[in-house]
Amino acid sequence: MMPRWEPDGVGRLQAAAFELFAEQGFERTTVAEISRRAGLTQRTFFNHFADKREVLFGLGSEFQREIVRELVACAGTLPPLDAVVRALQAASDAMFEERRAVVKRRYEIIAANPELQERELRKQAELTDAIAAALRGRGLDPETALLTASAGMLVQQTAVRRWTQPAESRPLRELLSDALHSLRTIAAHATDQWVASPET
Amino acid sequence: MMPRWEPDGVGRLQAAAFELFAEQGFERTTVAEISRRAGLTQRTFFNHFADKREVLFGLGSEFQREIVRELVACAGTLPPLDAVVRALQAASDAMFEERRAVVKRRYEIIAANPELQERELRKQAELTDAIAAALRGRGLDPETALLTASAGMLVQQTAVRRWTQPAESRPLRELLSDALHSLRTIAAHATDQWVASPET
DNA sequence: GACGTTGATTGCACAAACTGAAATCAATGA
DNA sequence: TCATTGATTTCAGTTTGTGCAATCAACGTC
Repeated sequence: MMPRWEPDGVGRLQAAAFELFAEQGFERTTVAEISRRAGLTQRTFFNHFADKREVLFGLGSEFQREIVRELVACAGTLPPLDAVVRALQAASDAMFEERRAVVKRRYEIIAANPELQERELRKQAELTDAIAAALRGRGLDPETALLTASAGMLVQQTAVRRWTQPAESRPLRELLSDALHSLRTIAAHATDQWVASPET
Repeated sequence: MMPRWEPDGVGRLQAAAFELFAEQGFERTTVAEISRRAGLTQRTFFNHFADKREVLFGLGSEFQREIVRELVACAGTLPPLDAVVRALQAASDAMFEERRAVVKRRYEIIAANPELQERELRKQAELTDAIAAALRGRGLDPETALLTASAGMLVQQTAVRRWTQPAESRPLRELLSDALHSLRTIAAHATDQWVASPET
């Protein structure tokens, strides 16, 4: 019946941390403070999160599962990079599109602190690896898989950057298409001869 | 004449840290230990480096200056991405090519520790921004500049990854050309129609 | 040659991030 | 009834990182 503790300790810690980081910044917030607001102890915080940064990155693994799911579900006839961007579009529709405000505030928190930016970059790298693994599962060689996954994530970052800007109001799905188009244009802009190694 | 202290404290700290990280790993090495081996104190370590990770990233800023220098020096007629890869080739020739062994050991140390990987990613992001700034200086709009710089860094990472593998013996310059070619192939592999947004 | 300034280094005291180990105690189920 | 489970707590400890004042050889100036 009556549980021994208030439910959802993890959620309370995440919410408390989000509020405090937004109010007074990441550095000026201590783990003790977060835990106190959530009605828990510092030690409990570290039972749930490996470190102070990690509390902001709960959605990451969900997004990763979603993308990989979409990617393996997607028809194998599509060129790899298109398949990746398709999966990103589907996952973004499912998880980002309706939460623009929250996602944006979260990015502002991260943008305001170098440590958090580092962690964000690491999460993106892990996601890149997961996508590359899925592509290898489709038969791509490891090199191409990783390069394709990286290019896909580059498209994702470009699109999300615009999506979180005040002036922008178009759906993330469209911005992903645009970013892919931009990357293609930049990559195709010249022939290889300019950078060929001299007399190999 | 006789200096008050042994010369090059920074260099001694870097060397001591490099050795200890290689011997026993990053986590199992304390700052006190590094400082002791360098004949200095912990406090002095933190006078020179903002944190424990930073001691491994001294060359980063040099490489950044070198690339930007090459980039602004390079003829403005070249397509942006080609100019970036050209600059990377020049900088790599000047700073990496003859130190393969050291660079490789350094990457092994970084690969063995998540915290160091995060810092490495941050340095790459900073380098990306510096390249983008140089491209804006050439008249590119900010969006394209950042995307081009990111694509260039993707080429760089792909090339360096191969360069540090045991089987590989070709010069980094060539691997950069190859990686650029791979990226172009992947990007060009299909038309945009597949990912166009449905009935906007 | 006296003398003030500079600057790399140090000692000390301290906040905050993390960790390992043992203890608590409602809930659960056999 | 009773052993087990598991989220939470307490506590003691290590390590990272910082602020501040002090040291003292070297250096330039008068």
